[in-house]
Amino acid sequence: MEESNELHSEENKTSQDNNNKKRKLKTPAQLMALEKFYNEHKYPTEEMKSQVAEQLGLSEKQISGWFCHRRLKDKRLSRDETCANGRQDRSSGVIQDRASGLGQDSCGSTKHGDHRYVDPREVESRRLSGHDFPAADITREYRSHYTERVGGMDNTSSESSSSLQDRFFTQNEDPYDVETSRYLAHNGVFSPINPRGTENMAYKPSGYLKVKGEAENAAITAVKRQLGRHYQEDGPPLGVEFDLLPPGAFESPIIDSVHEPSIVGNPVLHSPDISGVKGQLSPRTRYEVYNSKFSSQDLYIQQENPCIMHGFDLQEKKSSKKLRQKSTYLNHTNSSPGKNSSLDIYDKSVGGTSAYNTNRKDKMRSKRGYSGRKVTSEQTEPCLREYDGVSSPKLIQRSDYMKPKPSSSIEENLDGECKATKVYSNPLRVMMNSTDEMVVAKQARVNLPQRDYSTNSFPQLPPRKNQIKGTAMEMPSSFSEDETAETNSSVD
DNA sequence: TTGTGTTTTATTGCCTCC
DNA sequence: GGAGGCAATAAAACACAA
Repeated sequence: MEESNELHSEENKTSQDNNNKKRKLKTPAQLMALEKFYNEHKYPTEEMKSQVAEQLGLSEKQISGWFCHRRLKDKRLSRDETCANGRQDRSSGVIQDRASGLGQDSCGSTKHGDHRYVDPREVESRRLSGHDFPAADITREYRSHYTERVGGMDNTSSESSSSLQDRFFTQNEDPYDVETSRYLAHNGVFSPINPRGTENMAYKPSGYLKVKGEAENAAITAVKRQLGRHYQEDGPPLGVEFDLLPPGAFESPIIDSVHEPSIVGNPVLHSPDISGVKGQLSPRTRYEVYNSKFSSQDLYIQQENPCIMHGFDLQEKKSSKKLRQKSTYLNHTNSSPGKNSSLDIYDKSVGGTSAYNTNRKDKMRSKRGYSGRKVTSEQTEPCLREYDGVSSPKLIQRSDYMKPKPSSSIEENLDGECKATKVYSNPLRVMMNSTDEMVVAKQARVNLPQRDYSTNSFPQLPPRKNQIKGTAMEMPSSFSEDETAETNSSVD
C-alpha cells in the first residue's frame, strides 16, 4: 500500500510535472470513480479527498480541482437547464417549479439558495407535520437520508449528487430511490412513494396523459405536483395512495417483465415523472460515454427487448435532426435498449432533453457523447478486468436487489466471501458498488424491461485491490436496513 | 488531413468562513 | 491568516465535418 502510494506520488510528481505542459486526462476508471463519488459527496472532506486521491492514484490537488470543476459543471448545466426548463414551462403555461417547491430562482444558482439544498430535516418535519410533499420530494428526502448515512457524516452539502443527476435520479431512476421505494413497498407503508413504483406497478397516464406528448406530460406532471393536496381531492394523491404492492411483487420480476409486458406496459412511455425530467440534462461526462462504449460490447446487447422502446428513445426519433447525423448513435441506443444500465438511463435523459433540442449540450451529446472519446487500453486500464467472469451472480444480485435482504448473504453470493459491511466508512466503497450495479442493471434491463433499477451505476468500476471489495448489494442492503429502522420509526 | 467546436483539466485570483 | 470554494482563463484532448 505504502509502496503503491509511493508509486502514486511518484506518478503524481511526474504527472504534475507533465501537467505543467500537458494536462493529463483522467482515465475512465478514475472518472467513473470520481463521478460516483461525486454523486455521493459533492463536497468531500479532506480526508475523503485524500482517500480518493490515494485510491485513484491522483493528487489531492487534482481531486480537489476535479470536484471543483465538477461542481462548476453541475452548476453550469443546472443553470442552462433551469433556463431551458423555465422557457419550456412558460411556453407550456406551467409555472416552473420543477416539483421541488424550493429554489424557484431561475438561472441564478447560489450555493445555498440552490434547490439542491433541501434540508432533509425540513423535509422530514414537513412530512411529519402533515404537509404535502410531492412524491418526488419525498423520494428525495429518502435519498438524502441515505446519502447522509452513506457518507457517515452529516453533510448537507453532500446531500449528494449533482443537481442534475440528483433531480434526474429523484424523478427517474435513482437506484437508491428505487431501493427505498421498494423497501417501502415491501413494508406496505409508502409503497408507491416512488414515482417509479407507480410506473412499475400500475401507474399509467390516464386520459390525456396518455395521449399528450411527453413534453406536455411533463407540464401536466408539473401542474399536478404544484397542485399537491388540491389535486388529491379528486383522486388518489399522486404516487401516495395507490394500492399497496402485493407481497413479493418485485421478487419475480423476470417472469413478470418478460411474460406480462402488457400488464406492466411501458412505463417509460407514459411516465409522468420521467417526462417531468425531460429537459433535465444529466451531466453526462466522459466516463458515461465510456460506459456506453463498454456497454455496447456487452453480452446483453443481444437480448434487446423490443418492448422497450423508451419514451425518450422515441423522442429521439422524433427529435430528428440529430438523427440524420448521428444515426449511429440512434442505432446504438435504439437497437439495444436493454443492453445496459447507466447509459441507458442517461440516454433517456438526453433523449428527454431532445424535446427541446435548442440546447447546445444536447447537440453535443448526440453529436459526440455517444461516440465517445477514444478509449485506449491504457485508459480502460483497470476498468474491465474481473467483470468478464461475473455472470452468474447477476440473477442473484438482481433478485437480491429487489428485496431487502441481509447484505451479508448477498455479499457472500457475490464475492464468495462474507463481508458484513453495513456502513460505507470508505467512500470509495460506495463507488465500487457500481460495478455490480451495472450487472444488476443489465439483467434488469433484460429481464425487467419496464424499469431500470441501476441508474446510478457506473459499470466496470475498477476493482482496485485495496478498494472496495464491496458489492452493489452492500449499498441497498445497508440502505434497506437503515431505512427499515428509520422508516418504521417515522411511520410509527 | 485540417479546421472547428466542445469538453476537460490545470492554474490563478478572489471571496467567504473559521 | 489559512483553508476551502468559486469563477475565469488558457490550453490540451477529442470528435466531427469538409
